[in-house]
Amino acid sequence: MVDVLPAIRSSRFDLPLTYDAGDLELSVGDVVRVTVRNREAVAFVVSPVRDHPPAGRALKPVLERLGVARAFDETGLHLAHFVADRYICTLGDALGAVVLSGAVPRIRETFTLANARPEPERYASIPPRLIRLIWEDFSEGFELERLLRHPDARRAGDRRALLRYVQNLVRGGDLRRERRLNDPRTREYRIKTLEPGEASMKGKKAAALVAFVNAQSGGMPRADALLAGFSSAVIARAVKAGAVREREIAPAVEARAGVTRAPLTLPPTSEQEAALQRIAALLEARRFDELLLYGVTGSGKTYVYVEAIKRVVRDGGRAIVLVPEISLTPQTARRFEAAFGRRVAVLHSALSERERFDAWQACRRDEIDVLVGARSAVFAPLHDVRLLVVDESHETSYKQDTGPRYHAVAVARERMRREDGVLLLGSATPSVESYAAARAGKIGLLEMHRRATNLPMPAVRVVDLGEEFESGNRRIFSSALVQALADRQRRSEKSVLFVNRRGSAGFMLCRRCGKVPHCLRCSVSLSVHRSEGLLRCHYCDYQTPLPHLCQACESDSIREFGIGTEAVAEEVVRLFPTARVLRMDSDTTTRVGDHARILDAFEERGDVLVGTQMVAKGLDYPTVTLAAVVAADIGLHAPDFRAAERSFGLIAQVCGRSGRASPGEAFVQTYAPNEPAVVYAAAHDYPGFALRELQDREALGYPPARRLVYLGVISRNRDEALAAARRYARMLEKVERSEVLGPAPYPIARLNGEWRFRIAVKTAKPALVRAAIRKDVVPLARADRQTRLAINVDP
DNA sequence: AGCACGCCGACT
DNA sequence: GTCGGCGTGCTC
Repeated sequence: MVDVLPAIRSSRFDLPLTYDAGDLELSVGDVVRVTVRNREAVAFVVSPVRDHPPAGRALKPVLERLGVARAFDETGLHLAHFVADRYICTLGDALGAVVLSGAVPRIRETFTLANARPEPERYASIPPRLIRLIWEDFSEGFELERLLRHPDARRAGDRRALLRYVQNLVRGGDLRRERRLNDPRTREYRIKTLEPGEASMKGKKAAALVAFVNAQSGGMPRADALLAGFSSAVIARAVKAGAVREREIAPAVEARAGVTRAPLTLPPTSEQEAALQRIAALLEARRFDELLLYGVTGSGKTYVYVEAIKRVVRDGGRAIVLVPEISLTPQTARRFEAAFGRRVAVLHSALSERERFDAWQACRRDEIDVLVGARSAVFAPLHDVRLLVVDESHETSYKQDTGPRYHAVAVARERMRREDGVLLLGSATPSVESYAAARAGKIGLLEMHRRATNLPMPAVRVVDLGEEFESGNRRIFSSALVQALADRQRRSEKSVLFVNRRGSAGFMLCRRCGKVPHCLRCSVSLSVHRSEGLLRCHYCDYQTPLPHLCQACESDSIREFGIGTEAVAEEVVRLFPTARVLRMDSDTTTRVGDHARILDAFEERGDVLVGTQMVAKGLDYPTVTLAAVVAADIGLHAPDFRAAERSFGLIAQVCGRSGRASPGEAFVQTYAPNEPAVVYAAAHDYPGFALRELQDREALGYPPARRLVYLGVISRNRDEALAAARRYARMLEKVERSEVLGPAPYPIARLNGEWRFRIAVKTAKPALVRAAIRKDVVPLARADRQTRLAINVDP
């Protein structure tokens, strides 16, 4: 007898089903084939033995154990249970985060002709052209999706209708339905590598690619070239011309040895030594412990990680390093590859599903000692993990924002608790929650205040834009910043300009009637993208041409308001026509590798880099001596209790980009020069900021003083959503030591045509709130097909 | 999720 | 009458 869970992600189905295992030896995570409701389904074993069969029911047998690797191990299942419990979701949803989708075989449904073409009269409701289409163009059989994509089929009806027509043909005996498992067993796994070729090629891109490939000894994975910013088109062209050779090899002989650049080796600072000793002592104890490594930008945290991991590996243990996706650059990867060679696996976004799966398999087979990856690497099937490092642990990207809204740090903590390991959180601007825990002595605190290069932090100048405006300067840059930029131009030094908004501007506003163009489906203003001549919604990507007349009053006095990366870049070019300006935001970095490519271009031949959040991260170029926050106010006033913390972090990070190798300078332009986030960031005083922010949070009952749960109710129908939200709010009011706020509209009240209301619960008893939601709210919400629930625990 | 079931209104 | 729209309930 086994309990299995159908391999579907559903928030409405959460029932482990019991089957008769027969003679099969099954263990947790095995993938099996079963029949559910007379249909075949793929399912995961979640509990291999069960003493008592469910009452009054004959068990169906497990049909087969599929010959694929286990989808998860005991650790993975434990963490899935943890996620389901803590974040209030179904086990299926939680497993969706744990299991790699490439590891699960899918059932494919195909239809084949069973008879000669039927007379159209037999199926009065089916358009005759559809029958003709199937028997002529799809006579060799088809998958439903393929039929649905055919334009003629689309003309015959929408998805629902077509589904019904096909079903009718099956019932009438004219089509045969077959369910087949696409079995990964039949595919042999090979990876593509690139090697230097003989032919030469003209063209800048191609030359760069050839140089990149030549720099590696032996072959290099093709994925590495993609990650470095070479498009598959460039690679294909170079292969065709013979400038590089492409080979397919089995992963066991994958060439990983090629390390291009030896990492910077400085003697460790006394602070680094001290941190390492503390970590070593905790590792020695072999029990759960948590440490915050607070080290200013440039203090050499990565060195500490690498040395601590070396120690773990030497003692026979393993380690996981979580990094924000954005900083998973080839440089990061190289740093660890240089230290651990083939025993390290790096899970980055350029890997295919299959390559990811292979890395997991390598973990499972104990071929890997160190795994470096983004958020989901915390679930990897690595054994005996004694150290789990979370780099830039304050990053919001560790919190998954869809599906099960888990926080990778919370999962990492649970994992280390279970495995008696050490959790090491590193940051230059820790979350105030973890800093508070460290100050209170609940977790250890390691501090590194000096940069590894021993250079001072850059002098930060706060520019009051209000004053600037008074004195008649209405341009984007203050005169002081223009002066500083001019200095860099003269000295051929590099500058980084941070703007918290992409596109060319904020929004458009009619100066006559005050009308601002809004997205039709989301309650946000549309953003101006001048170079494309478009207004775009930054949430659903709705696009419309830039208007010349106001839609409301038809006057021509509509103008752009606010600034974005595009406008800032244009202004730099206007001021310094010879400056080589690069722009980096989600408009310019759409493909994998764009990020790294722009950074490389900036390092080689750029003067000014203009960008959004991305420029604040993963950028470590010694030649930058000027960093500026162009408008600190955007974000400072966001309707979110973490707005100040985020602003502080961004300002501090931007300033930290400057003066890594030679003394630098930083600017913060703002209308609010007295905001604590600005004042403390300019003074490089994180502890001062954190203590003040903690007082504010304490006063208002925000984390860490109290815990927070958001309960969102979403529906196409505004009244339904609001009514349901009110019902749920009343239910939660009964929970002791908790305060229910709302329902109130989300900061973005309407998204993709759906209305969204939110209840916020501040609580001293999060377990009681979770229990109440699970017991009272979730069953109601599951029954209600009109509305959707979006639960966010510890947002 | 995905599907059968069953109830109700609109057409051959 | 039957077809197909949609709400409801269930899956070992």
